[in-house]
Amino acid sequence: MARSQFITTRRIAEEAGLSHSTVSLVLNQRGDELGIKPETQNHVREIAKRLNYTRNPLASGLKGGRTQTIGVMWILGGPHPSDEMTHRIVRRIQDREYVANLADHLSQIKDTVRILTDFSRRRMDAVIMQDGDEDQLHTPEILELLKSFPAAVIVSTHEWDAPCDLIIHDRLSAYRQVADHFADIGRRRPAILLPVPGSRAKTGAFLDQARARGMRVTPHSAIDMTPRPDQKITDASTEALDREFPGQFPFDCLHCSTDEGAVAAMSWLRRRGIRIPHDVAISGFNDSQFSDCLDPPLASVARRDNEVVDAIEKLVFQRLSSPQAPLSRTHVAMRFLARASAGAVSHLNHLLQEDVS
Amino acid sequence: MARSQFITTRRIAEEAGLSHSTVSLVLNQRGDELGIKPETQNHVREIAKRLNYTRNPLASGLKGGRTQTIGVMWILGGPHPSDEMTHRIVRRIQDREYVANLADHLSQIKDTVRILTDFSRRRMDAVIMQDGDEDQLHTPEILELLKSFPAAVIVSTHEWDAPCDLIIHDRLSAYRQVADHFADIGRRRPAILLPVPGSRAKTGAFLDQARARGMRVTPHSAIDMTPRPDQKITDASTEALDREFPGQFPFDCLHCSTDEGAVAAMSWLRRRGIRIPHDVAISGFNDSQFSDCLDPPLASVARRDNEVVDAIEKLVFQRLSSPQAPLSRTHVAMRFLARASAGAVSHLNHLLQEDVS
DNA sequence: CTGAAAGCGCTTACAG
DNA sequence: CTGAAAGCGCTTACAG
Repeated sequence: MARSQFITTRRIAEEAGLSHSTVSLVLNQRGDELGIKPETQNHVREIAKRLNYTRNPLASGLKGGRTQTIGVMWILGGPHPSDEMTHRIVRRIQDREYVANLADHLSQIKDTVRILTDFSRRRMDAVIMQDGDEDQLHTPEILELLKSFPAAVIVSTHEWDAPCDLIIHDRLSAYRQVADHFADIGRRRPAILLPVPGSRAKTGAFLDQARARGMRVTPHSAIDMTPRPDQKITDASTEALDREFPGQFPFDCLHCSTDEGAVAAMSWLRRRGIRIPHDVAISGFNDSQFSDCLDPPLASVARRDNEVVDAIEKLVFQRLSSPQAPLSRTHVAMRFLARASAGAVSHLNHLLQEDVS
Repeated sequence: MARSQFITTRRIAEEAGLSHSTVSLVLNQRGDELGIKPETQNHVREIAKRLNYTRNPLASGLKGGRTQTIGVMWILGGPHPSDEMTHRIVRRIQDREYVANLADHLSQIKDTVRILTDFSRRRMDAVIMQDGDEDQLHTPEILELLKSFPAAVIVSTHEWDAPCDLIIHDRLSAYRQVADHFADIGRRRPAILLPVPGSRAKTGAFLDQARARGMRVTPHSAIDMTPRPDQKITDASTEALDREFPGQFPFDCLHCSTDEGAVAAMSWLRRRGIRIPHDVAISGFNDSQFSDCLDPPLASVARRDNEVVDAIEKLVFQRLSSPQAPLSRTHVAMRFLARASAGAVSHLNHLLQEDVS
């Protein structure tokens, strides 16, 4: 198939005996507004359907119309659930007959600006962006750029005054829930394993809550496992534990910011003859598929990504059809799932279990 | 920032005192061919750089030029390594200052045609497609569409006469390696756990090799764990084992088409007092991060996705710069990694380990 | 109620 | 060696 013979408005206009501008107007739902006869409108739509017309997004965008294109800016190369998230978003976009542009961002804020500028210039109809804990997006330049899109949705870890629709995907309350759980079952010496730089909020949420519950927090409670480039989370975690604890492991509970980190920690502890959860209670994060098949089953945190994806889809397409609607705020909180690795199973768990996706 | 004031060729032409067509020619590297004075060319390029010019992809595409856009058609929603794969591809595309369009496909061949048509009409510079075992892409319509792109790369499980560059990402030889390994350590009763419909090739590779090595293959050796929509692989695997083996588990080795399935199987066997690998040797697939932290460490298959991504990038951009070069074929074979869950560690393993990404 | 015209920002023959 | 002109397929005032 040569790339040329797609159906154009001009072609429809010929068939209908009208001008191509009338066809364009009708096809953009502006017929009623301009008082074009219903028969004429129907005739045009009928021909368009019969010839299988779809608007050329390049031409439409160039002239200021819609491009049926949505940009998704996400942190690619995070842990698996984040990978899956982008795919779910892409499929929703595709189901609506839009095309999804995926881009990695937030690794360098310079890139974010460059990509967003490019997306704007490509006249994407909407942009969906992931925001981190560090308020990287709160620059005048980015906020201004965001306004250039007919629709924009930010998925953030916390609430702020974004000039667009905002979904707050809260993870910090889950960090507090884990600390509460460890306190509830009588643990006193908490630790948390995560990439410390860039995780101030998470570390704080967990350790502050632990402290509030009377646990003994020490400077060693935050264990840094920042991976080197291309290093696996599991290897980085094992390395960190080897480095920090050549002798004794001085904690009785350990929360890890990923299930992969938790698996590595469990394996590391086991090799030292430490029993889980008897000696050390463990929790992971993200409720990975493999978590409840481990021995013991790994406690974790359910992200509720499905709810987030539902909200994204709803907000984007509502905004595209009602540009003037007031900005919206949607909250989705992640939830701790107690399992055997974290000691006694919380009585809350089966209550929560139900609405976990 | 309003969407209007991007730099145009006209703007550069004004600064340079030339016509915008001359500017366009120079910027598209056609200056030498048309004998435009080197000084003029340099002047134009200098201004373009100073004003931070980038070509409007919408306008360029509409007129038949490049759009700096690459479509990626992949099976989204597969197991994790597949998720990660798309992200790696996207990042390579982004590093080259192209934009990546991601689409799910192969679930329905109708969608594949629709998406490919849309990508063609959007005048994407290249398309990168995943192909399955079932030759779904071998229709005249799709082959014809593929030719409409300046560059196209197919990543297939097997070699065929695709009218574009082809990467053969072979998994079947790894299935045979697993069977060989089980035979080498003296196992006689093999089973394989996977979604049987649509896995004829995999099942055949494993069981035929097992048979060739004198193992006792039975009709029950292929255990079907096809997940229901939205069902997790782990749950589907557990369910399948419950359903097929209410009594005894009559095998002494089990290969699973994913690590998630293997984890579920290990957990299921353990609950029945079956020892791994003593009673049943187990292997998974994809060499997931968590695999070698399990107890016992899970044998698996390394996909060598890095090599595939390298090949994709190389082929796409070579093709874009040399449209006339002969079609290429690149082979990347996945490799079995013996670990404790699969019984005695193969002497081959540390040889293989090295070039595993 | 509908059509003729301009123009989005490029690319590409065609003139000179 | 360079410019004037046409046109990709739309959208959108503007006329009538």
